[in-house]
Amino acid sequence: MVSHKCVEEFSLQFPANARAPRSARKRRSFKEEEISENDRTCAIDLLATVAENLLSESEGDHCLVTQIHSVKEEFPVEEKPATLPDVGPYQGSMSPCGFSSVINGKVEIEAEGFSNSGAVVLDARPNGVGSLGGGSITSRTKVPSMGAAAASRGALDDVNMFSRDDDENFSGYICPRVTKKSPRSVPRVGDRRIRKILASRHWKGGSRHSEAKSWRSYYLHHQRSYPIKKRKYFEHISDSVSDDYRLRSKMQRGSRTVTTMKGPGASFVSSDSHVRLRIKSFRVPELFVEIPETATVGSLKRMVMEAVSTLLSDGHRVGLMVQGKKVRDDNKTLHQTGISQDNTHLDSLDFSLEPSSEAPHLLSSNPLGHVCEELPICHASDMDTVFKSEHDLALYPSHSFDKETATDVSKALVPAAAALTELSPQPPRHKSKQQQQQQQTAQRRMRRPFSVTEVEALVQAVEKLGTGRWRDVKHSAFEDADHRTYVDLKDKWKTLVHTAKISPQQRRGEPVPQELLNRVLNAHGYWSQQHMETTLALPKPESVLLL
DNA sequence: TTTAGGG
DNA sequence: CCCTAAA
Repeated sequence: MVSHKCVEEFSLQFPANARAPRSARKRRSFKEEEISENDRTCAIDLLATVAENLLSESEGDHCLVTQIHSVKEEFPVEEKPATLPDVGPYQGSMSPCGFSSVINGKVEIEAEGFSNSGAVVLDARPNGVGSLGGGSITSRTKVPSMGAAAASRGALDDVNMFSRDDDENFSGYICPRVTKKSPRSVPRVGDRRIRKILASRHWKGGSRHSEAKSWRSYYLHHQRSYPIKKRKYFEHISDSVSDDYRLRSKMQRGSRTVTTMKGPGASFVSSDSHVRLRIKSFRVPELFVEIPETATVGSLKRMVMEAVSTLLSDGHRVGLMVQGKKVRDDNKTLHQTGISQDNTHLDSLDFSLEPSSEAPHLLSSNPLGHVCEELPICHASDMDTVFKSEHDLALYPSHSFDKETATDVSKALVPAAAALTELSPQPPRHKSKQQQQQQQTAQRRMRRPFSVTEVEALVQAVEKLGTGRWRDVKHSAFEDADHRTYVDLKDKWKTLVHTAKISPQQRRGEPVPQELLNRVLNAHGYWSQQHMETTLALPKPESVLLL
């Protein structure tokens, strides 16, 4: 039989092509992924050691990869955080609006249902791998209970939310990711950052030899190069800490006021209950900055500022969860959502920073906290390019770098710059629906060439699953690569098949090993055949059954 | 939402 | 990568 021959050629067992019903395609359960606390701790210690080594290693390099866990700024309790102290020369010159205006602007724009001015506080822990505490951050939050859009930004009906410093451990505000079924309550913080440190090391190793290649492929390459078992551990870590920067707020009993509202033709009185939220802080995901040792401190600060600004303006939004359930309907009132002063479960209210679109978050850290398919790293050279083009500033000596990368980065950052402009508070103009749609449709995703390792993973998955189950391929091999949709995988396979058929001279981009291309061809042939047989052979047995 | 294909 | 018809 042909198929049998194919199996032999592949030297791997193709599964029976029976496709399980979708209901049967269950996800891996938590128990499968569970790792004992001991193991985890050991591994974390191990990773911490690696992280330390990394620090000492970096001294010999031309470029320092500075991991900025986050940046912490504290706002005075009594003052409105109108400005941030000491943002350096960056403020006002590099960006259309200052940092604080980014925050405020962002918040005000989102004031539709939830105002949160000045509550974005970043928490800085440069290298403290183990320290989880000290997260007490003072912030002031306004949460109008209802009709926030109508409430002016002043402080009409807003309830001033304030928090006090206390000694609560920061980890207490971290709740497990809920998308994976039952939420675990084991708080973990350090492992995620350690993972990233590890990752940065790998990335660095790659860049040393080839500056021209994009860091994306490097990280992926190295990460995927781990043996399966270790990789699984990575995945587990990523699962458990994916919402590192999720925060939990506690609601306190608020004052009850009676408001008279007048409508056209009708008036009514509603008892307008207020709820009080106390938001400890927003943790901003980690940022990575690569900068030459010869760069000035000021330029470093500027890059950090840019990274933070971009993070906050490139499409992140505030997510809300009530008792583990995501609240998606922004039009619901708090009361309808269950956020009322009478609610007895007010402690299970979670906010999170999450990406609101496919907008590239180049300078930000992985917002979903999945396995870092990519580690956004802020290259000095890239920044240079952007600033040159956007602001005609030449603060850095020119760097030579991969043309394609530079282009992509520019493309990626320009929208961010535009976003900054939009957040500028002076003219409170609103985007028309047309403008919004234009922006949405005009958004083209950043180009992300598949690395060899990704191709390898894709080939392997297709060999196993076939060419018609891209959703399964995605989930089996690219579960954590959020930027790879199943359509992307399908498209890549298409081009791979094409690539395999043309002569090596005609191929472009990072060369795919011939061995892989052969497998592509083989698998393509096998599954094509399989398709033919199933489409032709299926009707027969059925007709037999009917007879 | 997922597949399948053309653009 | 995007867009979309079709399932």
